[in-house]
Amino acid sequence: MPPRSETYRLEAQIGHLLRRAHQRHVAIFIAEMGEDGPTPTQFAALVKLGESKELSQNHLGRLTGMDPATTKGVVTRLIERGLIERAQDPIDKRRVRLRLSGEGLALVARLIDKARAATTATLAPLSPSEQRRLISLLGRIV
Amino acid sequence: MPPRSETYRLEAQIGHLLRRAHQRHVAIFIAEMGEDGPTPTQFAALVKLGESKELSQNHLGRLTGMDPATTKGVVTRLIERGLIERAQDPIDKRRVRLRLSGEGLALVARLIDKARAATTATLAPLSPSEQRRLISLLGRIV
DNA sequence: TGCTATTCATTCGTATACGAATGATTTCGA
DNA sequence: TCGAAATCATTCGTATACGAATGAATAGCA
Repeated sequence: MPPRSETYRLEAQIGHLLRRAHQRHVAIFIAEMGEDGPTPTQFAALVKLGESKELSQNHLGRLTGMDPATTKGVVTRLIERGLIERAQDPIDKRRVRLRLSGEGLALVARLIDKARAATTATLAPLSPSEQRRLISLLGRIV
Repeated sequence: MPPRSETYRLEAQIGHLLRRAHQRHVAIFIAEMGEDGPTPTQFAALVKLGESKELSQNHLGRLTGMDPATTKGVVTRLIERGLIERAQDPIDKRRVRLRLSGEGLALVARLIDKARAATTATLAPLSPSEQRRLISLLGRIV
């Protein structure tokens, strides 16, 4: 017999839930960061550059979960805003070296608490132990 | 004192985890559906139309978590593929009535098990009880 | 009834996100 | 060392995703 094709509840599918939860979080994050603040992806890139001082473009993409094509767009916009700087790698001429500008560094420092607030707000419906459990479970399916 | 600005671990932020988990699921879903199969969002629209026989465009968007602008694009592509049909609502002339075509109905029936397989594969790293817990927790933050 | 508020659908602009193809460069193995 | 394989970055095309603005139509209320 065919695997019960009557009981496909979209609302109970992990993909749908991930999509909706992510949508909600992005909305919260954008609201928290305010007018012309960085998007979640842009902020992730800024944070990773802040941790490493200097990264190649593709390496930055790998650290933040962006493919090279996406990374290109995100980096271009951050450069346009003067938050990061690019330079040729003198050793490996294929590479583009990226680093935070002074302005970018200051921005990350200034926004880190707002990013945390976005996390808090997203998880607000759950108790602290449930929050830890959710983060742990999600960490295992990525 | 400022709320510890040293310990922002991107990998432990709910937003980052949701984004990565969603990325992984979409990749699994696309692979499962095969060449020119529907995307997760397209499939969600098809499923909801299959449940309701007929829906207005915005109503479909609300059921599947798409805003009107996104819905427009998704619906346009499904119409181009002959999977759904549109008609004017004779009573409310603002509305567009959407329904599954015969082909769309057959496609949903044929792909429902693949959608389930995508769910299973996405959740594979977790035990059954963990899977239920994750789904329950996600359901509470959407 | 008549007018305001709401709803519906569309369009425009911006921002991820990814596959595929490409050219330049570097790495690596025979 | 030299040629194949891999890596880096870019570009193109497609698909969500959403804010904002718009025009048409309906709903709701005084």
